[in-house]
Amino acid sequence: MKYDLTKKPTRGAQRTLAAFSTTMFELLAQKSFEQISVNEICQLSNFPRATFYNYFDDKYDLVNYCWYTLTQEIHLDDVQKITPEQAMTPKQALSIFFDRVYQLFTDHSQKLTEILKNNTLNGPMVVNFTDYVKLNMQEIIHNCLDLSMVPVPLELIADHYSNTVLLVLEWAFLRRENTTLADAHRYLEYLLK
Amino acid sequence: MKYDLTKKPTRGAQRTLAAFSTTMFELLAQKSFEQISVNEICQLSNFPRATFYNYFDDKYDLVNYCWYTLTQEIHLDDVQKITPEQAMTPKQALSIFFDRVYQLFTDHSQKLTEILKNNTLNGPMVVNFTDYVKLNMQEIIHNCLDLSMVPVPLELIADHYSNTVLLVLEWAFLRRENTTLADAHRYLEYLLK
DNA sequence: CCAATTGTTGGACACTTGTCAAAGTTTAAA
DNA sequence: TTTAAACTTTGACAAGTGTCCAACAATTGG
Repeated sequence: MKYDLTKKPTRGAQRTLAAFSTTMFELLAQKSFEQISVNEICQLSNFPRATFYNYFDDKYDLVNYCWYTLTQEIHLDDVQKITPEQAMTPKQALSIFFDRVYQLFTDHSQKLTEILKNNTLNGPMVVNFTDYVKLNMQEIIHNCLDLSMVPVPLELIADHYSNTVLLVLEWAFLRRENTTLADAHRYLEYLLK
Repeated sequence: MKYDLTKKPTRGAQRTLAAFSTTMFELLAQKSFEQISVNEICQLSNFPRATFYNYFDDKYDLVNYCWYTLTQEIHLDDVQKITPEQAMTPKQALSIFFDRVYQLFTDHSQKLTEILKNNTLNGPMVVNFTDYVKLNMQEIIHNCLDLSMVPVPLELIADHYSNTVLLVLEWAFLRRENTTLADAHRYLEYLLK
């Protein structure tokens, strides 16, 4: 990402960022990510290509920013803050985390299902999103897993747990539309052992 | 893939396929997959671009073929054939499968470590490889999992198991070079519950 | 309200990608 | 060894990518 998201953006920058990301969402509802070109995004957004490249490295970077704006809605940091005092097990913490993301998906379900009509989940489009979610989960796990008594490296477990949560999310929300939250929790319970 | 791998290739086709795939392996040892262009592959292979596109859709397709040639060495089909008679548990079958892939990695360790100097595992380069391995595992799991007594969809379990095997493989072989096979088996045992 | 800073624009650049058709070459089977 | 079928080559094509720069506009602090 060329643009620094830590500093607060000017009005113009906000307009530009918003324009590009809403155009991306519109295009994703129409065609696959691979078929979308930077030229097209710029035409529809009424910005020149040079401006696009002022903000983003490429279209992957933009879609990544799109997921970022979505995930800003769920406050993942909270899960970690609660942890130390209440001495949660990883399973409990991940369950809270799971519910947050599940809620996010529910809130944006029509947008997301439109996107999924034209896009598979395997492509590079969602890689950054899953990486982002995974990173958050791994921090949570590190914070509440007691490192004793486990015959397996901590990071390996963190990877395994976060893979599992992501799998159930994908399954429950994107591959089986009629999976209830209760079902999803049962699956998670079973798979996390 | 443009070229039909089921029919037996002509001498010329074999030469061409081999030239492109060895060039790809050479280039992967020098730079990252993203930095490699089809032009470059063709120059080093002494073939025109049009020939490349006679055989492959793009460079992803070629690297996919490269993994395919490697995996031809381990006979994954065997694992499945043994199954019905001996009534294996998924864990046992996956353990055999794991050993085969582990062996494959050991056989090609210097080639693979060279590639990993320049390439991360997260990129789209290995996605096709992992998908391929995953597909094989899912067949194995379907063949030897008794569908009763499990409160979770079969495909979900298949996904979860194959994710786990891949994670331990990646961990044991590519992220911790000094993990023994015994360690790896212990991790697998623990994570598969 | 006016300058100084900061951001935006348009066009040009060298480069890559994937496709095509016509000409040329190799192959396998008779 | 010949020949029809199959494959490879060539060069050109339209389109996309990411970078750069000089001209231009917008913002905000003084």
